[in-house]
Amino acid sequence: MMREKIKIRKIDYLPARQVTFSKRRRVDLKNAGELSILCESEAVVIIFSQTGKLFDFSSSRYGFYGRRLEGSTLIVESTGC
Amino acid sequence: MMREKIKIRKIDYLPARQVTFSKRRRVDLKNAGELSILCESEAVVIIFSQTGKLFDFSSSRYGFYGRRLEGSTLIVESTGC
DNA sequence: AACTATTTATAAGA
DNA sequence: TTCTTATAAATAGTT
Repeated sequence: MMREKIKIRKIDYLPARQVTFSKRRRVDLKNAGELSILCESEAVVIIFSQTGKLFDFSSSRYGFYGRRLEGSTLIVESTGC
Repeated sequence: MMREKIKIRKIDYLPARQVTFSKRRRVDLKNAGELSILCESEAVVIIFSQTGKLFDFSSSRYGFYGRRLEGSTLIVESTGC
């Protein structure tokens, strides 16, 4: 049960790395959503797993309104700036 | 001192909203960096404040290698997918 | 997936 | 903006 704080370096053991990826990813996407609501700001989070799977969150109140892939280029459409 | 847990809704009082934005934004960008290192994954976080100021983080080990604005379109270049 | 001790984040105040 | 502090949330390791 959290016997020690970890160092921020690659988790070598694959199963542990996958579990951490799943847990932290979920929280990170949630927090981006909370930030955008609490502060009426715009946030996009884009995460690729090692296997290339895409996970993302995008607020869309007025700032970001779309994202798409064009080949290996990710296009994030925005009015926020 | 955190007298109550808040509801996830817009913080009406501007100074409090700005403080929360500053605090959470910082943590969110940090966590994205930690995720990318711990799990050897790629992460991009893009946040616009209400005033249009851009804050972002991008891992760049091999997945994402650049981002730029073309007018109001944010281009995120990636090999991660 | 659940548990839990510990760390980290956080809201409010200063 | 930074610090403080009590409380809430996240989390690493285990089961």
